[in-house]
Amino acid sequence: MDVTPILDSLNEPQRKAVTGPAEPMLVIAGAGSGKTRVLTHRIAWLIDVENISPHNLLAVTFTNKAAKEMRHRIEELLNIPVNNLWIGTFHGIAHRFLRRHAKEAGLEQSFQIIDSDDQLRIIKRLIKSLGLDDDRHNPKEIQYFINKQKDEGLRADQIDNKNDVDLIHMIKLYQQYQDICNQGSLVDFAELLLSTYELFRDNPQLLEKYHSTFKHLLVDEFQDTNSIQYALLRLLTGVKSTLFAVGDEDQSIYRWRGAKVEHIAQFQKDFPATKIITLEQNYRSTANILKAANAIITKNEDRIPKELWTDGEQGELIKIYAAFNERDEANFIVNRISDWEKQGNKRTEAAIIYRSNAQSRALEEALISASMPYRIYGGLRFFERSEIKDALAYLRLVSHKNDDASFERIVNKPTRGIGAKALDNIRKCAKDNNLSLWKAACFLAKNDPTGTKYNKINHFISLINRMDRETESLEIHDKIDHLINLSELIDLYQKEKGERGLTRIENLEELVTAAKSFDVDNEDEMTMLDAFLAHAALESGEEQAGAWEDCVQLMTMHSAKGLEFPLVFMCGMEDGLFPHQRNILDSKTLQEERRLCYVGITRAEQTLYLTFAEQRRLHGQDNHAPPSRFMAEIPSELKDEIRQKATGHYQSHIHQTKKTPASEAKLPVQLGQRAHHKKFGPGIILAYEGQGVHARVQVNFENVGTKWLVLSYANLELK
DNA sequence: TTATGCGGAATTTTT
DNA sequence: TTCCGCATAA
Repeated sequence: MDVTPILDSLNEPQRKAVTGPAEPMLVIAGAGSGKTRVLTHRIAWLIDVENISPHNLLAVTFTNKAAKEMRHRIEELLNIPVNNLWIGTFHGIAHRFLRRHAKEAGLEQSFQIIDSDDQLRIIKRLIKSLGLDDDRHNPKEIQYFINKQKDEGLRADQIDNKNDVDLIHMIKLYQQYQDICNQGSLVDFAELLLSTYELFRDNPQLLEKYHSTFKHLLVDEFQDTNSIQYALLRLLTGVKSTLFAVGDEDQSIYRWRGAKVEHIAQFQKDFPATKIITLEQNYRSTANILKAANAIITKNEDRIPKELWTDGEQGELIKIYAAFNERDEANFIVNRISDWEKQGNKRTEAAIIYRSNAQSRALEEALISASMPYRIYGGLRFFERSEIKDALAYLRLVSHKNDDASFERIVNKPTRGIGAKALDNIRKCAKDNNLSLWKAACFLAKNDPTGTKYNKINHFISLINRMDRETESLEIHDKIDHLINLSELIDLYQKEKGERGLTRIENLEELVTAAKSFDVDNEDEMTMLDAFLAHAALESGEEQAGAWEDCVQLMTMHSAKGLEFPLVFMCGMEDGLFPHQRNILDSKTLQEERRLCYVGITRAEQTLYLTFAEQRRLHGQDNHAPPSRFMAEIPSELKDEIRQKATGHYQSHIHQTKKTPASEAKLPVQLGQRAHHKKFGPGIILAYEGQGVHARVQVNFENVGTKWLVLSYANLELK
């Protein structure tokens, strides 16, 4: 057998991992060290060399994108399609199990999946129906609580209430929320995992069956697993199966949503025979970039030492730019990209990454005024758009009339005179009689003696029934087409002014097209319709279109994970922004910010810019923040601090920073001192803070009110 | 039922 | 600043 294509491109540790025996294996893969490569080649090796049928392999990822990419790369490697390979996201695979064994899992065969938006709506309604004010009962908090419990594998009755009133209350809400979901056969994301876990836990025979099926289980981004995911993996790994995990604790940036790096240690405890392989050779970035990344990440405690290296070039220094404000920062970046283009490079090779989405605004404005095309990652995806969700809600209600979430969503959309009073009655009736909203509505309408009170409701009921009848035998795309017309959603959006309504209608048309091309090998117990609806919920679709154009890439540091670009700008490098204010005080969260910084830096292949602004307008307020502490963690021999072009009163403060011993700096002002500003006029100094060139004063100006000014710019005339 | 205005909050995000 | 939810008015 010729194993060259599988092994040729691998280095020694990679090869060890790929060809390892059937034993538990943990691959600690630094950024850019060929993590995906190891995983795909391992699978190819198992199939091609070890003669394991794809059907006996289970590969789990976190995102659909990763799953797709992996399948693609395996097929490329083996030159054959591997359709029966179990590969998918945790949720996708859990979903598959649940459809196959809905009965054993205690679910209806045609259960529907709700996304976090639907979930939040249900919770909000629950709070309202209980007459609770959401000051003390923040729906988002309750949602977070419920998901957290589920992620920990806990049902409402399994939580220790610690005799804490608030906790008891939360648990009760959890239970009530769950009752609503069960009533309508609705399954949220966390529930997919929890139900699957319980399914296997409570059905040993079934589990046995899968134990003998899955000879090898492989997990990507292992550091991102939460408790229920890890528990599920453990459960699915039988005595004769082996778990192969790839991850990097330094790239764990999702602790805040339940991911636990601790699973890396837990893995070794649970599988004492575990082999560990560390991949440190990096194939992405220049040596300088890696040195900077290493320097930063070593500042984290409790970390297994690991150091990225390359046999490639030293590369350029990391460029640091101190901008006057966020506009200056944006312009600087746009100009650099412009230069980059002039050197014959592509815009799409340049990425601007930032800590929080709000930062994109100033960048966008600068890009627009420079007429430079750009693309923002993240944001609403296709199936998350409200008009799409409306259309799908019709589809769902027509096919699953007890789906309360969908009922609520569209009962009065477009408005058909069903107001709050009528709905309250329906909700009350539903609650009292343990009925779905649909059934309650039917019941009330039927038993309305006068026949007028529930007139509107009757209309709605006949509309849905008519939809059901008329579209019964149609294919999904025709069905959707009819539904959006019958529902008069189209008319609703036509009335919406501006471009917005037009886009919505286009999106609805796009939905019909999407349904037309929808096709799965539907081997599980699902109707085509349910398969489509599940697809819509689990794969929220592509992000914005326009990828075909050569555009600059904008994204948060989180969404940059896994990507790489020749030219990278990390902007907003200011303490408070990055690391984020909320994560500065606690060492755990600060370390996660630092890992995020490590992730950001390691996105860069050749050129890396770190930029910060002395002054930044945030939430309509001017802020001054010191440069990010992370920049100080990069050794100065790796940094090239770019000076600003002199603009009169303006000078290079970075240069000064180095010279001025910060601790010695004394402010040349006194509280209460009078001052005069060229633009703002006369005022009185109220306060001062900071040191050296970052020292700033608060001045109460007679004409323009109180402002904070950085002394080194303000050119204050002191009296 | 819809329009308007106020107050409060405003990381990060996949499924 | 901008977005949201809520209350109030039209």
